[in-house]
This record gives sequence, C-alpha cells and structure tokens, in this order.
Amino acid sequence: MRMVRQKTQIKKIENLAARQVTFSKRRRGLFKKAQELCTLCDVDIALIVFSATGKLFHYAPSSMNQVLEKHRLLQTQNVGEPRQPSQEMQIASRKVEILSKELAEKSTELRKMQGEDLKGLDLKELDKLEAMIESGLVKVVETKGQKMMNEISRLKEKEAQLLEENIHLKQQFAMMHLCIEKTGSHERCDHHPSWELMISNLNSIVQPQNYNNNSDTCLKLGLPFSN
Amino acid sequence: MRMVRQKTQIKKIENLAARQVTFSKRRRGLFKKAQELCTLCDVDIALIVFSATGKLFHYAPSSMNQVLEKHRLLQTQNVGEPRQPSQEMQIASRKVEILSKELAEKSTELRKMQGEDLKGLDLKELDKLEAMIESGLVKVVETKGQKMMNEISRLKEKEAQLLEENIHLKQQFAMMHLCIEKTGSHERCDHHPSWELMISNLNSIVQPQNYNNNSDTCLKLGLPFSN
DNA sequence: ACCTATTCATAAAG
DNA sequence: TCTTTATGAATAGGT
Repeated sequence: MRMVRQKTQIKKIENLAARQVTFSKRRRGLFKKAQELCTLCDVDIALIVFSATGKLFHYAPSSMNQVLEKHRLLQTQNVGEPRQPSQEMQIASRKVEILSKELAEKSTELRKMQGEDLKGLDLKELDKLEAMIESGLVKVVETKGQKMMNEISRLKEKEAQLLEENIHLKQQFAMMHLCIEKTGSHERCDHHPSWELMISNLNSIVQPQNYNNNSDTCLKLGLPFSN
Repeated sequence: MRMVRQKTQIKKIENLAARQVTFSKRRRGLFKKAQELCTLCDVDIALIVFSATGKLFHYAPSSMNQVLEKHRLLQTQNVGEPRQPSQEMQIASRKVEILSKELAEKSTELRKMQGEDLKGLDLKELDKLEAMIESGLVKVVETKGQKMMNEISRLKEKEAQLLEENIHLKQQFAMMHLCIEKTGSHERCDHHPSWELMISNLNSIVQPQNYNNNSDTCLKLGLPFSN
C-alpha cells in the first residue's frame, strides 16, 4: 500500500521515531550539500549540529583550523594517544565522563517532563511522571497565585491610598468652590478662614510623597474640576 | 534551443561568474535546509560560511548563544601555545567548564519545572512556566490515556476469549449432564451416541485453534448455563 | 531575476 | 539502519 507523499510542512515532527529518521536523512543531506558548496565554490564552511540528545555532528572541511579542531576535541575522547596520561588528565577525563552522564540524565528527565520521548514508558512510569509534573505544576500555580495575590493587595492598597487622596482633594475643591461662592468672585478672599484652611491643606498634599499621580485618579473619579 | 542539463560534477567551478551564481543559489539552499532540519527535528544548528572574498554568512536560529558560546570558549582556549599535554589539559578543563554550565542550566530548568526555586520569577515567567509544564502534562496524560485504552482493549479481548471458552466448557458439561440423565447413572455409557458426541466435542475444544471457530455458534445458542 | 528541464533529496513503506 | 520508489524540492543553464 503506497501512501502518497505529502508536501512537507516545516514544523516539528512530533513522532520520535519519524523525527529521528528524518534527522538522520536530512543531516546527511545537509552535510552533503555543505560539502558540495565547499568544493564547487571554494569556500570555508563550518557546520555544527547538536542533536536533541546532545550528540554532536560537525562538518568543517578545509581550514578553519581553530573551529574544526575545537570541535573534534569536544566530540569524543580521542584517546588514541597512549602517552602517559598524567593523573590530572585522568581526573579531568573522569570529570568529563561524569558530567556528560549527568547531563544526559538531566536532559532525558527534562525531555520526559516536557512530554517528549514517552514511547518507552509503561503505565506505571507514566503515572509517576504525571504525578511529578502535576506536583510541579501545583507549586508553580500556587506561587503564581501568591504573586498575584500580592500584586492585588499592593494594587488595592494603592487604590485605597489614591482614593483617600482623591477624596481629600475633592474636599479641598469643594471648599474652594464654597469659598468662592460665599465671598463672591470679585472679592479678595485670601484671609477668609476657609480659604486659609484650604491653602494649608493644599500645601500638605502637594508634597511629592503624598501626591502620586493623582491626576489620573481625579479623572477616574469624575471630579467636576478635572480636565 | 535548450542545452541538456549536465549531471553536476562536484569540483571547483573555474568560471568566476558561474561560481558566484552557484554560490548564491546553493548557499540559500543550504541555509534553508539547515533551517528546515532545525525546525523539523528540534536540534541546535550553527552554520558558518566564509565566501572566497572573506564575506561571512552564518545561520543559527534558536539558541545560537549556546552553540556559539561553545565555539567561543573552545576557540579562545586553543589560540595559545601548542604544548601538547598542557593543551589536552586545557581542553579537558574547558570541557568540564562547558558541561558544568550546561548541567547547571538543565538542573535549573528541571527544578523550575518541578516547582522549586520559583522565588526569583516574575508573573510573566511563572505564566510561561505554567504553560510549559501544562503542555508536558497534556502530552503525558495523552500518552497514558492511549496506553490505558490499549490495555483495556487487550483485557476486553481476553475477557471475550475466556468467556467463549467458558461457554464452550459449560456446554460440554450440559451435554454430559444430559447424557448421564438419559442413560442412568448406573449404566456404562461409553458407547452411547450422546456420550460419543460429547467426547468428540471435548477432544475438539482442547485444540486451541478450534476455540475461535465455534465461538459464534456457541454464543448464539444461548445456553442455560451461560451466566 | 525568472523559467523550466532535469537532477537531487527524501517521505513513506518494506 | 538499508533499500526502493514515487514525488517534492533544488538548481543548472538559458533568457
């Protein structure tokens, strides 16, 4: 039974096996193309591919000594040289070995938590994994919830503060209004008691620390004098 | 007039113009392929091309940083003296450094996904993390669901099979019962026709391959002994 | 830069 | 992983 080949859409292949097959094929194709370009046009190329599992593939044909060499070094323990490996060297190699192993393990676990490479797991393992992820999710959601609550508290507090300021201002304006009405618009009212009080209050609230952007609040509260 | 396209020889193109044209075309093709591989297979790629004129083209889509960092670290290291044992030691040190760094990153990410060390994250990051974990959880739950469905199918199949066997056996016992009643419990009935039939049937059902053939018939008979 | 015949790459299946 | 085959994709050569 021959399935018609689909026009390839470029998005991540979810199926692991298919992805690996495609990776293998296309990697070879890519390297071949790189080599051809290199030969045909006489240019220097470095091509480095890190597979999802951390495996390194590289191509750097001609010079680029530095890049190439470094990669060859990173690639494998090319222990072909049986020269006296100093103890330091042995220790370092051991370190590399251990770290590589740990890294591989962490990568595997991380990928599992991300829902990748699940094919090999049985029901029990999947259940355990699910529980683990859920527990993480719960913690994250809890933390997020706390953060949001904090944020809400902070905003409410600020709102209350601004509201208070606003009321204060509103009162001042009301007083000013009254003052103007009572004294008449043509009279000086600098020494009227209400006027003095108002000025005093105004002075108190124009201190920057008490005066956080209350123009916006004024607008929102629909004060008659705003605008 | 259409000249027949030649099978491309992979050797340096001597004609400059043609070489430049080919370089341009194939370079784009190569980069496209690299990008596709990157997307399809979720791998890190770094592609660097130096043209003959020294012009640099490079491609590194996602985490160029890591890939390039590896390059940078490895490059800066080896520029010094070419002393062999020291060099190896330096390389090993670099390896340890790089691996340690990667391990730390993976560990951090893993811990975050496990809901640890969330203090430093802001709301946006927490939200992103939650989404990531949830996506992993969904995949795990889906996989688990599939596995469970498979298990259920398997069990149902087995149940049906066993039920069938059971009915068959009950049928045999019913026949045996009838046989005994008809012939009387004190008589030898080895040669009674019903007895012979029953024996024959018993012989037939102990052949594994015959279970399935008779199953439908047995079930359709609606025997009194079947549940 | 564009076009098309042709080669090349590769997805699917075994 | 390797092979096969049909088809999609890249590109050499021409305009």
